Amino acid sequence: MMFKKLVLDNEERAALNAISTKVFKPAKKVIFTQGDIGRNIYRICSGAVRLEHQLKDGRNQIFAFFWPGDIFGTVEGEVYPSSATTLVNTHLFQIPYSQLRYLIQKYPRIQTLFLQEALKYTKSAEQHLLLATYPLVIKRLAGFLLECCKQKDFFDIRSSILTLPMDRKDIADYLGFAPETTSRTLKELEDMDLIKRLATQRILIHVEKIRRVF
Amino acid sequence: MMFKKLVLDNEERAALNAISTKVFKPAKKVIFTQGDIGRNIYRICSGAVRLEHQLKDGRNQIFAFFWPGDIFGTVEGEVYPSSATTLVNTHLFQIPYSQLRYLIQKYPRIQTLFLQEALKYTKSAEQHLLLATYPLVIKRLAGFLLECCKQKDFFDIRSSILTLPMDRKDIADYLGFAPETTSRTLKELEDMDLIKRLATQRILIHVEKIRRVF
DNA sequence: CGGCGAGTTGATAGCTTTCAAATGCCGTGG
DNA sequence: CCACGGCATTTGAAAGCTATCAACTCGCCG
Repeated sequence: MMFKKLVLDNEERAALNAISTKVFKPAKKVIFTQGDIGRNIYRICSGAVRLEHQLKDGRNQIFAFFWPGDIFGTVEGEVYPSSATTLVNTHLFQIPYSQLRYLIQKYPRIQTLFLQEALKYTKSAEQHLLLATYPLVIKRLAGFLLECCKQKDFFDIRSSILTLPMDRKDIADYLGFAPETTSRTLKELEDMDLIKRLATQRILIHVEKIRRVF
Repeated sequence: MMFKKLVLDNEERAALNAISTKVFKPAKKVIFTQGDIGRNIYRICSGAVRLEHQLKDGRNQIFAFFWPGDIFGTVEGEVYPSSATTLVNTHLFQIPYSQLRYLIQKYPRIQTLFLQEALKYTKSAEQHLLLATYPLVIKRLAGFLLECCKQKDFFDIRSSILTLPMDRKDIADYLGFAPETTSRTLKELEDMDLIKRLATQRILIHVEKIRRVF
């Protein structure tokens, strides 16, 4: 990246903390809705969130899943272009734009921090596109599971067990297929002995085996 | 957007121009290759460029088409993560990262300019994802043509004629289907009287009709 | 005018969606 | 604590789309 990795100093960090509010949202609760005036930006403390866009034809495309540490809630022309919903119980830092804009005037490097976060999101959007356009759904799903395994809060490396925070429809809406296809393809991966469904949300992942196949 | 629209002042603009080189690339020429060390960032003066990513399995996914005014050539960890190729004869401004980094220290707002450009790219990546995941290819292609019609250099509003700078395979690689499907679906749109193929690259577009159908 | 590559068209195979039904899971209320 | 109800998930079968492979046409350039 052309921009040096930015680390805030103590003063900047304290100023940012001063305008942040820690909020708790239970699972499956809307944080903001597409079209709402964008008043806050959020950072995930713990939990997980989905960012989704409703289309006129009824389709619901999930743009991203956000994990601990991720920042979300950017606006376009004053409003949120998509909706954000918690997948599980989630703790968030909530930062009002009104105060953030003010803070940025005093500490310009804070703006760079948020812009860097946007670049990180861009990279993940490209990765998402690659996944969602694989001709075979089994490859999309396999790649998706591998992505999820990067999340330490949800993948236990010792046991290789992934605890999915999203349901089958969420996965389908992210990867661009029907909810039934999620089930069928998970079964196919299980038949290939690449995963084992322990419970609906708990899946044993043979990471290296999957990597070898795809 | 949380960040105010940035406009460079004359001094900043002059400094940027001072390190820019105007270069010409004929059609179908590689500007940089995926994996190359990223030495320059580019801004399109005239023409059009595709950004594509080669996958291990042989698939070639086009991430974006760039048009006059667009900036491209961001790097990840020193190297270009994808390749850029001209579609037609193209004039570019070439800016060396080495000098740009130096310039940014003197004019920090220039960094913000490039970061804003990155945000613009993010938005287009989301739009791309929406297009490429429509269940029906006809809707993908119709949406794609409408997007192309926003480019004043390639769409003549008076005659409603779009001059496509890319070939059928490029469209297929962008929207995630086979090259043959591009042809078949263009024919389908023509049968529906939504477009008329005047020549391979020249297409009469009934913009409003298409909008009504989709 | 000839030749090559891009584009188009046709037929079939393969994959995913859709619609329907069955099963399983979980929270609620008794 | 257990039974019930509702919803998510799974599974099945048929229909619909798109990819693939192959042949053919067209346009451009030498």
